[in-house]
Order: sequence, then C-alpha cells, then structure tokens
Amino acid sequence: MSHRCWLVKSEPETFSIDDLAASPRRMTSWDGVRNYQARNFMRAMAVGDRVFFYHSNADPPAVVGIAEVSRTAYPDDTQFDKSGDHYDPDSLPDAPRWDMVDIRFLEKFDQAVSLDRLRKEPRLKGMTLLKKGSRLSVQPVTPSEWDIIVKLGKAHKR
DNA sequence: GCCAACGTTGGC
DNA sequence: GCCAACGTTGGC
Repeated sequence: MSHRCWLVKSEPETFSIDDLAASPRRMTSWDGVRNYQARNFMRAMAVGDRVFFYHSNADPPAVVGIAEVSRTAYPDDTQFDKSGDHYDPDSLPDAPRWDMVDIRFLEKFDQAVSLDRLRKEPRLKGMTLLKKGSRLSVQPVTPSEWDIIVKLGKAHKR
C-alpha cells in the first residue's frame, strides 16, 4: 500500500525545518491548526504518509524538505490552554474541536524549491498551493506533484 | 439565510 | 508595512 502525500506550512521564524530536525527524536506535534479544512486533512493522515515542509512568510517562500506522519490525529492540547495563543474557549474537553498529528523529520532538500520555481513548472499548475488566495496550512499533494517537486529539490550534478 | 464586519494568512 | 483573499462571527 502506498502512502498519501501532504504539505504543511510553517513560518521559519516560528518553527523551521531545522527546528524540526533538531527536535527530540526529530519529531514534533503539529499543533495550533485552527481551520476546519486543514484539520480534516490532518484527520485523513495515516502513519507513514509523506509531508512536504513549506516555509511561508519566508525569503523566499519554499518547499524545504520532507517529513512523515508518525502519529495520526489526536486532540490538540493547546486548545485548552487559557494562557496560550491557541486557546479556544468554545472547545470542550469531552468534545475537542481541534486535532494535531505528529510528524518526523526525514530530509532537507539539497536546494529549497521556491514558490517562484513551482510556478514555473507547467505540470504543477493545478497544485493547491499555487491557487490564487490559497491559505490552507495543511493540504494534499498528488503523487505526480510529489515526484516533480522531489526531483526539483535534488542537487543538479553535471 | 444573508451579508457586513472583522481577524488572519501570506506574498510582495 | 501593505493589502488581497479568505474564513468566521453575529446582527437582522
């Protein structure tokens, strides 16, 4: 059975792919997602699914590497933390509204694949990330999109 | 159910 | 820092 592919966004100043690689066991819980569509995509993730790590609000914005899902969706504890930024007063402990998954670092690309570069690739034209106004922080990636981007991330030898 | 107001995202 | 696009909220 093959795994599905995803993309998650993070601002590198907040949490970069290097932060992920430097985390204990190279893992982190992907908390703080507060968008229903993004949450539903996380709920559809399976252990072993591949995940592109995208740096948003970066210079340049870019896909910078690969992680994998190491734990399927479970309640995001930050929704109950009154002192935290992600507190949701409307979420009840016996019916949590927001979930998170765990992801583990797999690799950093030899070369980041910038948003600009992605836009230049005709075969990526339909990609969710490239759609006008798309702000989804967790989104699916098709297998063909995956392969194209992985190739772009490998260093060119000549 | 409509839609204006508001807050957020994220490229530039 | 600006602002377009989007999602959510709440009055009606």
